[in-house]
Amino acid sequence: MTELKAVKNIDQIIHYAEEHCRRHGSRLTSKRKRILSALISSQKALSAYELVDICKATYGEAIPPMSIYRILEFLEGEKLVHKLNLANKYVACTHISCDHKVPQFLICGNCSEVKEVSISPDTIEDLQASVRQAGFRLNTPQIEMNCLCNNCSVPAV
Amino acid sequence: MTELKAVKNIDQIIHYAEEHCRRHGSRLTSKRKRILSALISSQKALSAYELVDICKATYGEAIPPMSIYRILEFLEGEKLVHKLNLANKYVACTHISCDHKVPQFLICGNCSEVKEVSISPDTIEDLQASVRQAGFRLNTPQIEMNCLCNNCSVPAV
DNA sequence: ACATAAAATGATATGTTGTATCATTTAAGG
DNA sequence: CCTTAAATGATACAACATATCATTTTATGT
Repeated sequence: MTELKAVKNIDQIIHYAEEHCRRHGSRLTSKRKRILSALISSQKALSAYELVDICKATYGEAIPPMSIYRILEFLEGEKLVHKLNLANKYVACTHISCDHKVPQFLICGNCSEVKEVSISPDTIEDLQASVRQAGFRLNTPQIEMNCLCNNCSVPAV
Repeated sequence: MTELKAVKNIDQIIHYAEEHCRRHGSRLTSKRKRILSALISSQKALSAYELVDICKATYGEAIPPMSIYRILEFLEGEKLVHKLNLANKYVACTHISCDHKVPQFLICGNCSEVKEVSISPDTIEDLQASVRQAGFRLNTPQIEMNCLCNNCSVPAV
């Protein structure tokens, strides 16, 4: 079940993202595109500083952390990436072109592999009801669970 | 519904915690007790550095951050406090004397107020099933949701 | 009671993550 | 082009976290 993301899809996703931004009157600049590509290509969630390193290694370009954070903030605003608050890392939205309601992420606490899963609407509704009942309301309507992935849960002995 | 924690319960809870540690062959030292008390008394989740400040302010005692982290780690191990990974803060376990399965926390992203709620076992089971199905397993079996509390969701205009 | 070992805590340094602020560059529109 | 706004760079620093070694405290056997 090790599903490699089909790399040929990246251009397609990027193209969608450009369209998406154009419609919103925002600009998907070359640096923003690079960060987004890096996230799409990555099998795991990446921190801002990891993206700094990747940019340097892959493009030989030194983008300062501040810029990375700003770019991530932009991409998040455009709903092209998700910030995982559990890990303080970022992932490209896996279904970048569809509307989401309450995305659910399983995050490997060891290697940062991420799976975006779908929980039944009923379950989601239960959770939201609990929140409302407590007088709270969801801020980032997103559920993150601290897990261990297949590989990491059976440590090499 | 602003429920102040009955302060008279603190001694009782501390007493339980001491018993608990004795049974485990571990020691609830005076500093550990202080940190635990501070967390029990607090209405909101506290960061390690906030606890440093509280110790200084309340007891005039300068406990270095390193020690606070160690103490928190100890208390977490004894299941007397929970670490909220969403906020990188800590709360005393609200039902310190009962067994928990999968605790669920609503965390106000603005003021760190925390509510520990109970979601129906069915819902929890659904979530866990999703995790298993994805080939992951829960690491910290705990659900945290990024919320806004009653106060903070209606910002003072 | 004392010596010894183990556990807890202190002290210091440093790594990591995130943000504030002001300067500079780049793109958009008249 | 020229002007203005948006994007990015550069620098400094705040907040969070851990590594490491020294010191103190506690438990235990004799």
